[in-house]
Amino acid sequence: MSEADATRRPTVYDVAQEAKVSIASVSFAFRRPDKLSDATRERVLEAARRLGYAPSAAARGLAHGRTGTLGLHAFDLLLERADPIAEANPLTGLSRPRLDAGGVIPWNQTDDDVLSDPRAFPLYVDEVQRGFELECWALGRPVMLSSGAGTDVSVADTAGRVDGLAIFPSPQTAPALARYAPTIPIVLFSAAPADDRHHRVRVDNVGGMHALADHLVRAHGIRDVAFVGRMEASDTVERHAGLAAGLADLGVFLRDEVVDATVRGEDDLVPQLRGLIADGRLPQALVCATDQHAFAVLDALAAEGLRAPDDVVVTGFDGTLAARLSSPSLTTVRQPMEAMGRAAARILAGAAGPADRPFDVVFEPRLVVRRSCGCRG
Amino acid sequence: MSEADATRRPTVYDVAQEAKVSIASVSFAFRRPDKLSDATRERVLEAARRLGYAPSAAARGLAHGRTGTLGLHAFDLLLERADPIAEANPLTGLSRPRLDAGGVIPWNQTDDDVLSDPRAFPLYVDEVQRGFELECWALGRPVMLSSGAGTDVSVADTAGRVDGLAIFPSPQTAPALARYAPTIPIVLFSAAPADDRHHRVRVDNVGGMHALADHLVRAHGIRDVAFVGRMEASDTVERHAGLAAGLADLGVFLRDEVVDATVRGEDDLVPQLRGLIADGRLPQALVCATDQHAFAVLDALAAEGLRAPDDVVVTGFDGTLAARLSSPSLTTVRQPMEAMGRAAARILAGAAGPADRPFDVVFEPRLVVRRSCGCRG
DNA sequence: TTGTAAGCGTTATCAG
DNA sequence: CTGATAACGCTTACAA
Repeated sequence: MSEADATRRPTVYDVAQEAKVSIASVSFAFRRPDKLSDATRERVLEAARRLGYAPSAAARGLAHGRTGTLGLHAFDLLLERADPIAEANPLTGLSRPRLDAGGVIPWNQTDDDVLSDPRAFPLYVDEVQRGFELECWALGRPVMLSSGAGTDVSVADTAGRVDGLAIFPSPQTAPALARYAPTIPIVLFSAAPADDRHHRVRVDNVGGMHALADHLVRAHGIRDVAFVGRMEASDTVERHAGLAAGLADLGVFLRDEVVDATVRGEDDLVPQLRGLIADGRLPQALVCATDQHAFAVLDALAAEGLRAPDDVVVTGFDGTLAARLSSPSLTTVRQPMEAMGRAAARILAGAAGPADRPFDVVFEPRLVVRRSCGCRG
Repeated sequence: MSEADATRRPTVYDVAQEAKVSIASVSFAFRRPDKLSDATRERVLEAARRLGYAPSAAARGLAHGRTGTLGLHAFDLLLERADPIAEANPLTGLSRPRLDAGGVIPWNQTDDDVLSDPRAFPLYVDEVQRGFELECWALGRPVMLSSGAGTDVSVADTAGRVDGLAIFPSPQTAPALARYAPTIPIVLFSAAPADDRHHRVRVDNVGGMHALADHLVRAHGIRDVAFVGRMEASDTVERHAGLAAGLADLGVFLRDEVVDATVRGEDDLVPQLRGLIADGRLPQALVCATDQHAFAVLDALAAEGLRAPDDVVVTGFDGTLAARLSSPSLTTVRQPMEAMGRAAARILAGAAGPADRPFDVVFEPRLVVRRSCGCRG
C-alpha cells in the first residue's frame, strides 16, 4: 500500500478489481441492485466498504447530466467580503484565533459577544434559507449555498453546479440571470412581476401595507405619515405604493418626502431625522420598508432622546425575530419566510407541478401588532 | 432553434463553435486569461455570454480532481424526514399550499404561527452552520449542505461531492466516517477526543460546568443538585462529569440518579420529575445537559404548578437565542458557535495551517447568568 | 498564440 | 446476469 494509494480516492476500477468484477457491476451494485445477483452485489458492496469507496458526484453528474443539487445564491448583504488571509476579521476587527496552538482558545478571542446579536441573525434571508433547506432535506436533495457580488461569474459558477437555482435578486444579478434562465430553472425571491422566464416567490406587499395603514389610522388615529426606505429595491417601491394607497383609502396622505436609510446603519438616516426633529416636522408615524430600517430609526430616535411610540410611532416589515426582541417591540408585517423558502425548493425540484409556465407564488403577509405603534404588545 | 437546442446547457464545444476557436481556448478564456490574446479572449467571452454558457462544475471537478466545495452534514435532529409526496406537512399536520393555483396564498396555509418558534430555530447547529457558511463565503468556497439519517449512504453521497466535510457526529455516523477519513478531511463538531484521523472542533465542557457549579454553590448556596440529560452523547457525558467534579471541589455532591430527558419533548421527563415532586425529593437545582432539556424541564415544572427559580433552580447549556427569550430567562453556558463553525471551515479549506496532524480545537465557553438560577437576569 | 488529444470516474447501451 | 465500450464536459500537456 503505497502512500499515493492510501490517500487517493478509490474509484469504480479499484472496487471492480478488489471484487473481481467489471466496473459496470460496481455501478449496478449501487444504482440498480436488482440487476445483479445477490452474491456479486454483496461482494461488490463489501469491497467498496473495505476500500472506503464513495462514488464521485462529479463523475456521476457528468455522465447523468444533472447534479441532483439545488442551489441558493445570496448576494453579499450585510456581509463585507472578508479577506481570508488577513489575521483580523474585518467585521469585528478582532484577530483570528490560532487554531493550531493547542490549549483552550479563550472566550475573548471568539468575537462571540459581538456576533450573537439577534439584529444580525436570523434575518429575513436566513429564515427563507432555512425553509429552503428543510424542504430540500425532505426531498432528499442536497443544497448548495453560494454567495457573491451577484456578478456574472459568481452566478455562473453556481449555475454550473446545480439543477435549479433560487436567488435573492439584486439589480446586478438580473442580466446574468437572464442568460441562465433557459438552461436551468430559476426562482426569484421577492421580485416584482415581469415578463421573463423566472419563477417567483413573493408576498403581497401592497396588501400588507394596506393592513398596516388601516391599523395606524383606525386604531391610533394617525394622520401624518412618512415612509422610510431606500427606493432601489422593488419590494420597497411596492410597499411605498401600498402604504400610500392604503392611507389614501382612508383619506390620509403620505408625505411625499421619503426618509432615506441604508440597511447598514443610520449614516444617512440620522441627519435626516435630526433635521425633521429640529424643524418640528417629525410625523406621527414613521413607516419603514423593513425591520432593519426600523431598528436604525429606533436607534436614531434614541440618540435624540426620543422614544417610540410616545414621541412617534415606528413600524417595520418582515417580521424577523429581532422585531420581537427590540425595545420597544416592533409592530411589523410578517412574511411567511419558511413557507416561501419551501415553495422555492418544491418548484425547483419539480414537486410543485409541471413548470410549463413560470410559477408566480404570492403569499399573504400578516400584520403583527406590538408596542412600537402604541399597542400593548 | 429546435426544442432540444433551446434548453440544452451549452458546452465548451458550443462556445468554441460560436467563437470559431478550439475548446482549449474556451477553457483558457476562463481559467488562464493570460494565455490568450486579448482579441480571442474577448471573442470567447462574448460568445459565452451570448449562449448563456456556465461551465459545468461536474466536468471541471472530474478533470481537476476536486470540486471546490466544502460540505456540512447535519443528521436529522428535530427533523422528521417528511414525506415529500404527502399533501400534508407531517411536522405541523397542515396541508401544503397549492403553488399553481394563482391568487394570494392565505396566511393560515403557511404554518407560520407554528414554525416561527425560537425554540426551534436558531438552535446550536444553526448557529454553528451560520459560522461555517460565513467563513466559506469569505474564502470564496461554495457550501454543500446535506442531511440524513447518518447512514453509510447519506454520508457517502455527501463525501463524494465535497473536498472536505464537517459533521455533527452521531453514534451511527462513526463507522461511515472512519471509511472516508483517509480520502477527504473531516471535522467533527463536539466530539470527544479519540485516536482517529478526524479533526475536532469543540468546547471545554468540563471547564464550562466547573464555572456553573461554582456559581450555583457560591452565589446561591446550592448543595443538592441533579443532572438532566441523555447519557448517549459524549458531550452530555463530559458535562455530567464536569459538573460532578466542579461540585466535588466545593464539597457538594451530585445526585447519582440522572433525570433522563429526550430532546423531543418531556415524555420521559414529566413522569420522572413528577415522581421527585410527589416524593418531596426535588433537588435545589436541576442542571440540564442542553438548553433544549432545560426548556422541557421548565415546561414540566409549569405543568406541576412549579416555577424556576423559586421552587427549583434550572440551568441549560449551549446559550441559544431561545435561552434569552424563555420565561424565566435561562442561566446557561454559551458556546462560541459561530467561531466554531468558522474554525471548521478554515481547517477544511487549509486556511488554518498544514493538516499533517489532526486539529483538535477547543474553545472556552462562557457562563451566562440569568433569571432561572435566581439572579436578576 | 492556438489546436489536438488524452484523461478524469461515472452511467448506459450494447453484446455475450 | 455480466462485461466491453462509448459518451458526458472540462483541463492540461504537448504539438503545431
